[in-house]
Amino acid sequence: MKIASFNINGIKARLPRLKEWLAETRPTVACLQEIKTQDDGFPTSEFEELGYQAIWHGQKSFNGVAILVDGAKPVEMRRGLGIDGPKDGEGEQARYLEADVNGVRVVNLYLPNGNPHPGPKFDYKLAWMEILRARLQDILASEQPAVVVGDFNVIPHDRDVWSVKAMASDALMQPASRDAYFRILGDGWTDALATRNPRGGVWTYWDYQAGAWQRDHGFRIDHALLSPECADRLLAAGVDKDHRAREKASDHAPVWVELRD
DNA sequence: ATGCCTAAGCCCCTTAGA
Repeated sequence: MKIASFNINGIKARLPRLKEWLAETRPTVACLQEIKTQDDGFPTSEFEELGYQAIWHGQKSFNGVAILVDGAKPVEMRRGLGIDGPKDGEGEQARYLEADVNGVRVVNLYLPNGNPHPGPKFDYKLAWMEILRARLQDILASEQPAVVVGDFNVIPHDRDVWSVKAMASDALMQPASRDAYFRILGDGWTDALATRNPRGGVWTYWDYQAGAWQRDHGFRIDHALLSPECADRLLAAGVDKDHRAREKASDHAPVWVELRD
């Protein structure tokens, strides 16, 4: 089975590109981030026409995650991590959705960006990562095959960014962000893209600004983590880079892993 | 030191993203 993750940056603005990507690459599971719509704005029928059934967790204007499965309904296992946003009284942001698909637990997340650093948004990011870690530990303890995908908003190593200097003060690569990421990996998760590309130089995001795509000024923040049971089944992992080059593209490219059945 | 672009809301300017 093929499990893909795509930060689409707005499901309404991206719908033609998104349908094109589903039709061309046919992932078994497609995890979407930043759908940027309320629950009732989700285009269910557009995906059903392509053979996909979905669950989603929306929110007005920002954030929002969805899980699409080819030919089956995802069995929802958890929605949200129970952590409030950084503003007083705003409640929980739509960043976390978890489902079972063909015996595999699939976690789809959109981790807080954390800029500017330092500040309350950065504190929120770190707090979110600690709660996430606890949840993922419970999943590991269950010893069921599991995959955690999404926009982690963490650049793990210097080899995962086009310019360390340009990004040095960014929340995405602060030591505290990286430490939190590696604490999660240390619990037993395998970073599939890193394993397959040990020398780095693989990007999943290119800014819209300053000609970043044309200059290949990108970095790797979208990840796929595998439980030990899934790491043994890894056949391939990659980035659908060509989809970043298209008209009205997202600023992220899709990432995917292929697991032996 | 800052803007560079894009999406969405309520809508021609602001907030947020990374």
